[in-house]
Amino acid sequence: MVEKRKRDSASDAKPVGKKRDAERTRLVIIQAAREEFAENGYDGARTDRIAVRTGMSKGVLYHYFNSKDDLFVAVLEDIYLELRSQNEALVLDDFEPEAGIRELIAHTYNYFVNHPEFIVLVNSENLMKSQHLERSQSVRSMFAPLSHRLGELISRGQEQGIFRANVDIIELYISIVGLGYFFLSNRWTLSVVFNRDLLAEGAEEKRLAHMTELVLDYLRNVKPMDGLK
Amino acid sequence: MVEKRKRDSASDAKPVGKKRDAERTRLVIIQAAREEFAENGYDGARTDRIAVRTGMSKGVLYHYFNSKDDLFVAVLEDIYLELRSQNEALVLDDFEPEAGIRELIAHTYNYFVNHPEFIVLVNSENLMKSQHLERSQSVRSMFAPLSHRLGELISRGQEQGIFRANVDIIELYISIVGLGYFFLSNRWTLSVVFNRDLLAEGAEEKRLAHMTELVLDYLRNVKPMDGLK
Amino acid sequence: MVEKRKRDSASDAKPVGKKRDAERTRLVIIQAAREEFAENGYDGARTDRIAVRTGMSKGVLYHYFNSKDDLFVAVLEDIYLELRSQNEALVLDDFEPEAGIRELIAHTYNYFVNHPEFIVLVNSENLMKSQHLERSQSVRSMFAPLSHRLGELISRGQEQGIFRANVDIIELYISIVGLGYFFLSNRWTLSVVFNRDLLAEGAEEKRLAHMTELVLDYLRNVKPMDGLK
Amino acid sequence: MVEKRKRDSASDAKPVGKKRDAERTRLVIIQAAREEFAENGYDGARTDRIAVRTGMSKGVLYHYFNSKDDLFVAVLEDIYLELRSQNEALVLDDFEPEAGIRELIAHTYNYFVNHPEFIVLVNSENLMKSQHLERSQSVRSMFAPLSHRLGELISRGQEQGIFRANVDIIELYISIVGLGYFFLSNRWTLSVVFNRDLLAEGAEEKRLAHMTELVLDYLRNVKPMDGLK
DNA sequence: AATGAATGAGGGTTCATTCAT
DNA sequence: TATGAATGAACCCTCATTCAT
Repeated sequence: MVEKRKRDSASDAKPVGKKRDAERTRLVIIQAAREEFAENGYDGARTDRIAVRTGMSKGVLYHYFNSKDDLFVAVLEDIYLELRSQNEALVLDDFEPEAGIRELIAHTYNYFVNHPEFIVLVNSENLMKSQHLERSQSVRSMFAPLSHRLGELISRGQEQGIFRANVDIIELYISIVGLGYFFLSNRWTLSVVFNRDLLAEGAEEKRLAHMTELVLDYLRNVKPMDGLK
Repeated sequence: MVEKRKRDSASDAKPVGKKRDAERTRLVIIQAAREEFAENGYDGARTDRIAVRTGMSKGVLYHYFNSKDDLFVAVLEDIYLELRSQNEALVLDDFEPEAGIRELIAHTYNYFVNHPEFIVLVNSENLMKSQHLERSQSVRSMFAPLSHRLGELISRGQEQGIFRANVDIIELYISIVGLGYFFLSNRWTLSVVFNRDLLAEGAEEKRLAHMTELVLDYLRNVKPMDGLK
Repeated sequence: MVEKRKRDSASDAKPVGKKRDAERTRLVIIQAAREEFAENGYDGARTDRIAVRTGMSKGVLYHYFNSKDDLFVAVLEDIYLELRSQNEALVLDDFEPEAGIRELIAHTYNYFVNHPEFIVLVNSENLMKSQHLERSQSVRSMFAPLSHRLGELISRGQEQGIFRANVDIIELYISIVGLGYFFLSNRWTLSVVFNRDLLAEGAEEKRLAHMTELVLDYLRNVKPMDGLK
Repeated sequence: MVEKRKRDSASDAKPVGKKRDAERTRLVIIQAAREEFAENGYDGARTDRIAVRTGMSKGVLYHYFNSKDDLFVAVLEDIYLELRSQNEALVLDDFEPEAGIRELIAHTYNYFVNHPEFIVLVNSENLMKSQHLERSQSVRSMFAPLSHRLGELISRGQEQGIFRANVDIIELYISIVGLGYFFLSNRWTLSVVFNRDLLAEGAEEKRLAHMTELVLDYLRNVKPMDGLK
């Protein structure tokens, strides 16, 4: 977890005390809340259990955050920030267009695989029609930089004549995300209705391969009249 | 609602009796519960409000269903049954392969557009790792017939040389569903992070067009060596 | 207590069952709440203790009343109604003017003596600047009939030449109430600052005698020029 | 505020030290607590808000006072002391008997008008049956000097033949206080039940005039046989 | 002396469920 | 069969007080 990096520097003057460290406590609470919200959704989460996870008393939650709602906002901001910082670690400029797309798909997918909390948190927020995210300044337009970089990658591919024209970047990005997200989010019901164990070993990798092929075939589909449209 | 059509005909052979009222009451409750669960998710739903929606007392709920959980199972079964009956109304055999795929994509997507409850209900169930659906006999393998028919459609396309080889039917179907489902389910948070109003007029149609192109380009991508694998 | 008269009639058809009697339960709750609020004030009162006093579970309070506030409104309405019904039992017309005033003073004072809850309840409400009473329709102008009757009594005395002119009825009534209310309300601190035990036997009667003399001397103070003003 | 005048003079003999700051901090806390208790009563008051009012941290409160209760005792002592010092500023000896009574009534009443906190504080303490005042040495018998001086005033009036005999000084003083206190304390509920705005401009002065007349008419009521009793 | 983070008992309120009628 | 009063565990949150720093 990102938070764990705190106080790693050996030159830190203060002793590594566990108590009375406000910033550290804030992070401990957000981490505990993330887990609880991720396991149970917003309505299913219990402030009592969040407190237990922190190892502190319940009152502390309200010392740092005013309400369950405010805490949920903080958790959402934290995890979106984390996702963005992971996205920024991916330098698409270094890749050839097709390889760049492969990287982006895999990178995005793997974030969800490694952070299953993200999916539950975001589903919860959509159930509530984004009422918490609306209150957050830090999340609005957060994905603009990434979609810009995706646009540049597509442009390079188009200039090289290997990618099709007429690509709506945001629709494309939603597809890239959705193809993995939906699978990971809905594995349980899908396993029942298709009678195929999508939680089994190998299922995740298989999905990634399929997704990648789907998106690349779409992009590579250069038609003679593309330049004319 | 689909359920309301049941048993309306006056020429029904059976005598009018209590059985029938009981069946009708069951449906009224399921309908009320579907709405409540759809608006609030499982944990956010309130049995009081379900009772109010039925116009009957709360005790009736417990007379017909033993618990909130059992009622949720009934609601899930009901809506999956509804989806299947809609799917069965779609006769893919009548179409040329490509047109058939277009029909299937549009039909599936439109069901979600017209039944937004489905998404919330299914997301809730996935949050709970399918614990209710596991108890249901009627839902298991429910989508086997449809994926079989999709397989036949793909085969026809392959035989005609217009569809690629090596298509995993279930992966493909999950993609067809997921490309629309994810968009419809996550419109609220996506609107925030991309700063684009995905709830605006026209956004739904635009999505369908993109999805259709994506899937068809994948399927049409016939390579010279396809036959050798 | 007034409520206790319920179900006294021998001809009551239904068996005197203790349970499942909504109207009775409402009264039980109001009575319990009156006691709790009277002993502790609004802020000091505990819904838990009210529940214990009713002998029922806490949830019942909220089945009948929506909140502590609403319950307090109901208690205020109930006790003001009780006071008014006691006031209406006092037929001032039957008395000579002076005797009528004596009756009114004693009657009012004795109500407070016998219902010490009234004072705490009303003090609590004044601390909160009447925010609950403002929401009540039944209490507004409740004392208009009584002040009207007091006005008639004064008029009779004035016509007989034994009462002074220029009497503001409401100011007078506030004095009649206040002279007793203040003593009864503030006995504890007054006992300390004057070092006289105002809770001792006989103190209440002594107060009543003093009050009565004070008011009557004021009213009887007929001056030669009263008729000219 | 009265307290602020303390220790302002630069010619103070004692050296400027920590003692003085401590004393000043005590007064700041008492002042803040007085406001908080006055606005919300004892149970409604919050130690957090008192701390905010002082501009200092909550720990300081507990450094100077051991508990909310102890702080309340200090506030009560402070305000009673203030009332007494105001009373002592009133030299009744300078007045003719009737004018002296007028002065006393107006002076007492005006203190309450200008210090509405007093009423809430004292009502709170009576709700708790004087449990805090019992612990205070400084308040016990605090009003003995004043009632002594009132007694002397009455005596002078009796000797001059203008005041009646048989006056219980304490009952009289309670009436003088109560006639104003009750009105000021209960204005909010009285306004509702009489449907007359007692918080309006002019209502306070009207009350004072009525009260004064009431008390003086009682005192002036010299009867022929007064000397014989 | 002063801070403010932390405590924990308990505050008002909610809610799935039961049960007398 | 149907009602809705009653239950009681639990929910989110508050608050006087303590204590490490």
